[in-house]
Amino acid sequence: MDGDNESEQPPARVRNIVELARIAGVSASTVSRALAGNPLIKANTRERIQALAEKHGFRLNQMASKLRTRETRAIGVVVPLGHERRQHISDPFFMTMLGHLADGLTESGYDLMLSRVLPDTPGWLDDIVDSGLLDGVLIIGQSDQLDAIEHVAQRYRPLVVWGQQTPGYQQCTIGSDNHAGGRLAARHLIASGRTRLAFLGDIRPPEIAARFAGASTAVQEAGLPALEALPVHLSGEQAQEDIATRIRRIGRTLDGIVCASDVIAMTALRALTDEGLAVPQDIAVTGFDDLPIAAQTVPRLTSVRQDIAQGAGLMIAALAARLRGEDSPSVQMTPELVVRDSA
Amino acid sequence: MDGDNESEQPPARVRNIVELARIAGVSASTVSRALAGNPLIKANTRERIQALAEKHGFRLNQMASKLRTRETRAIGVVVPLGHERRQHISDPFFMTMLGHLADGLTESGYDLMLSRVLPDTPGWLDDIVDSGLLDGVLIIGQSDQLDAIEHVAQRYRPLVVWGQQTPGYQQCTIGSDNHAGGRLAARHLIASGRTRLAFLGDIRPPEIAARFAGASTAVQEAGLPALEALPVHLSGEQAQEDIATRIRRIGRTLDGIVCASDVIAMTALRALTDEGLAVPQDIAVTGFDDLPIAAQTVPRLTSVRQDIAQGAGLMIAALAARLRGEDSPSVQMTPELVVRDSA
DNA sequence: GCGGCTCCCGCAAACGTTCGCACGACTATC
DNA sequence: GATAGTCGTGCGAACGTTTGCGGGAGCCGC
Repeated sequence: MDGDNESEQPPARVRNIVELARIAGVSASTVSRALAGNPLIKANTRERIQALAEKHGFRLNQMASKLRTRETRAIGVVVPLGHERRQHISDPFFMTMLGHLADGLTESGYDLMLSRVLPDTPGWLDDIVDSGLLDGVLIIGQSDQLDAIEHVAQRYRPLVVWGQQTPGYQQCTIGSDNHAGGRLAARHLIASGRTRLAFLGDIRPPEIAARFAGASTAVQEAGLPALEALPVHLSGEQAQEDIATRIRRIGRTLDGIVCASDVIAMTALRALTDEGLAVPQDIAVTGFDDLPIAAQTVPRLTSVRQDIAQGAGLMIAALAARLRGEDSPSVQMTPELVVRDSA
Repeated sequence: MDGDNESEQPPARVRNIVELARIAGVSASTVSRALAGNPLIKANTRERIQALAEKHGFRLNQMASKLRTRETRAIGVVVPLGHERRQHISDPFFMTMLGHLADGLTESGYDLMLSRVLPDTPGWLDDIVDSGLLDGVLIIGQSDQLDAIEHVAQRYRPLVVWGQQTPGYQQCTIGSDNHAGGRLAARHLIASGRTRLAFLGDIRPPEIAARFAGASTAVQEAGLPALEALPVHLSGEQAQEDIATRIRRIGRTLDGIVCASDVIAMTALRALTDEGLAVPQDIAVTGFDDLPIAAQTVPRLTSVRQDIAQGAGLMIAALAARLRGEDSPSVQMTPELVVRDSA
């Protein structure tokens, strides 16, 4: 460790267990057990071998180890980009979720394998779950792949999905009650006297569809004309363009916008300002997600809060249960409206 | 595929190549070659076996395959959280970078293994590169681990780092010219008549240190009093608190702030507004990174642009070269000041 | 001095692939 | 009809671990 020249010329790196066994004058099995801390091996040989491994910079080949034990200790996190043909994972919500999942999985001693996948081949999810590389899979967002996911979920247990729970589907889904969230947002706008509302966002993903449905319900309950959905891309430069165009075209005919996400809301805020419309005086805007940036915008965004950290925790817990062979039910988290300045 | 009851009762799933070989009435080697599309196998047996595999839902076990071929086709992406003890990857910059890396790696047919690591054990990086799971490693941000990284880089070639190139260090570093960027920002403030400047951000990571140094240079060149660095956390709720406190305490004594990142700048914007200070009239603010949100804030953020997509591309290209055994030099990208409304 | 016990350790068979080599069958050549 | 050449397939040894089982060495008690 602190020798003078033994650290100058480090000993040849050892590549496998048998080499180290030869050096230690024992068998490969003994080395394997020693490194695993197996108490079958006498304490001092064990330490001697561990020291030797350290000295030669030896580390077990995980690939071989995992093959042998049939346990990979790795979880796949997949983001299907079905409805978003832009080849990019950019939505801050997904990214934040990913961050939390990374935290939680690392803590539980799992590696995280990230798959951004354009689901155009039929067996895309089978390719992932049957790769032999993963103990389980987490899917962030159902995109337009509800059925494809369901098909695999029928036979592959350690699969947990972030998204919208849908009647008739068995997949273990963790997510907010998007319908309630959408309703919450719209009711808030209506309660403050807004009557000419619109919904901004692509309603193809089930999560968003539910938000839209919730908002529509509120609008209907208030006896207002049916809510219109204005599809825009979820993110990217394209989205900015879309949103700006929408706002320019019909912004002045509205007095309230329910946005499908905070990112869309932020962009809308910007576009409205450019158009000379004051928020919330001329038009009120609500977001969805309550990302940290929602509190930083000017004006601050009123948003439907999804507790991402909790969501990530629930996903990991559900997956852990399934890995233990237990069954874990879907969970719908109750969203909460955070009222700030934009509505 | 479209048969009536053959899809009702799907054939038993085949778990390995020898089972499929028995069904096909051939040897395991033939199956292996057939699935690999090896032309050595007669065309119609090849197709017959492929069809059989499809029918039984068989997929090669990647773990075994990778062990045998000693090629993993997986790249590790690691985010060291040395200076940020908050156990979370939240910085949008990192996240965006990660998204682009995911895109690029997927395109090149590589899997991405994400490691968020708290580097408190000495061999943390060795554990990763010697795991036998990865063909190469990308590090996003040097944190306070410059030396640890360097030590591994000396012996492990397929390693590319996003960060600040530092004299005397051999690691292949891709990054912006942070010094130039910091200088650019400060000069812009000075050119618009600002004289009482400060730098907002934790200057321990080398990237940030260079930005600070660049800004200091500009300040010095203008003959102004030495620039002070106000350390704050990079992100999270802690950061908001930090920044608000800083602003409250000394905001009124300043007329320009060079921020270490856009996120910090956004939060500063918010805090300044709360304090009743007008941006840019009372005080000018510059960001760094030019994330998409920089264009969405009110007022729009003047920021030093880093082309993240290009950066990700360069990292992947450099890694690819190293995987081919070629040598790839470090690259410093020239940053560009994007002037908007905040300064 | 012999049986039985405990304590360590080694042997060898897996895990599921890939690939060099050898080998059988079949056509073409003289 | 024997020989060379081609084509397609099978045999078996790797890749680097883990682990059930068996067995040798040492100790104890009778």
